[in-house]
Amino acid sequence: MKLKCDSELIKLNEKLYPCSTSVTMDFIGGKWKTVILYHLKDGSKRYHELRKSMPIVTERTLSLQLKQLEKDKIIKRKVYTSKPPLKVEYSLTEFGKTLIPVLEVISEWGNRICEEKAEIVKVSK
Amino acid sequence: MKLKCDSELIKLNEKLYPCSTSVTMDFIGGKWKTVILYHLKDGSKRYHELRKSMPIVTERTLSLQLKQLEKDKIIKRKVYTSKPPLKVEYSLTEFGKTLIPVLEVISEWGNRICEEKAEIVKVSK
DNA sequence: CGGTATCCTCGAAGATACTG
DNA sequence: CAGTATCTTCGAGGATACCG
Repeated sequence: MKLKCDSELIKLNEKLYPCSTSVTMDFIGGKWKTVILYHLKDGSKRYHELRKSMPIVTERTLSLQLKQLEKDKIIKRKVYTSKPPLKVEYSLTEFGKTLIPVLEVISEWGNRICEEKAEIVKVSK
Repeated sequence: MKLKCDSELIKLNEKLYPCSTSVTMDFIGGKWKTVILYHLKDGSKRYHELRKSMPIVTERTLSLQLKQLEKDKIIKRKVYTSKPPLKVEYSLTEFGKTLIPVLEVISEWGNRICEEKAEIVKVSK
């Protein structure tokens, strides 16, 4: 899959992309997807665990992003109970696991920037 | 730089991030930045060359993204002429070059998806 | 417990025309 | 040639309340 000419585009699932990087970014881009995936990369997590790991996301947004990732077959959702209180676990699919090296590299680059200039703060919420 | 507790956030340049991946994504996220950077990774390019490599971006958006990348010190802009017609070249800074491995991995993952399911189309514009 | 529903804000990105 | 100006659209994400 190599674009040979400037007037060529990649077509995947009825969408057009100018470059293979944008295909990846369509799967993991946005404000929260890499964060969710990063938290799932070492094993499955329950909804509320994810919630606690991401103190500044809203429930609605987390829910929407999870659904999107599920639709893209990157994560899977498993329900363990039939009546409330529910137990739901999210984990990476085999396909989703192919993203781990990508997530690692993204995280490491961010870490290097942070080592020099960032500080850690607490959220009161 | 390691978050030890769920109520901790990273603070960098007056912005808050929940995770080191989101720091990186703030630098290279959005619809066009990785595409621009990918085209610059093998050397400098003139404005119009970039333009031609990205047939579906608008001038305005390309211009805004270039400015943002320049502000973040990821790319540099060099002007070679003082009067029109102008000659301007964009290239990665040393800092920007540290992103190359990240871009490669992102591009390779996208490529693997494309190999299986994507096709190449031509834009008429 | 694990979400949805509803409404809203705000900024990224597009369309088009124009300029030093 | 390399942009900027102006106006507009659109959808991601947020706030809040409620539900099975």
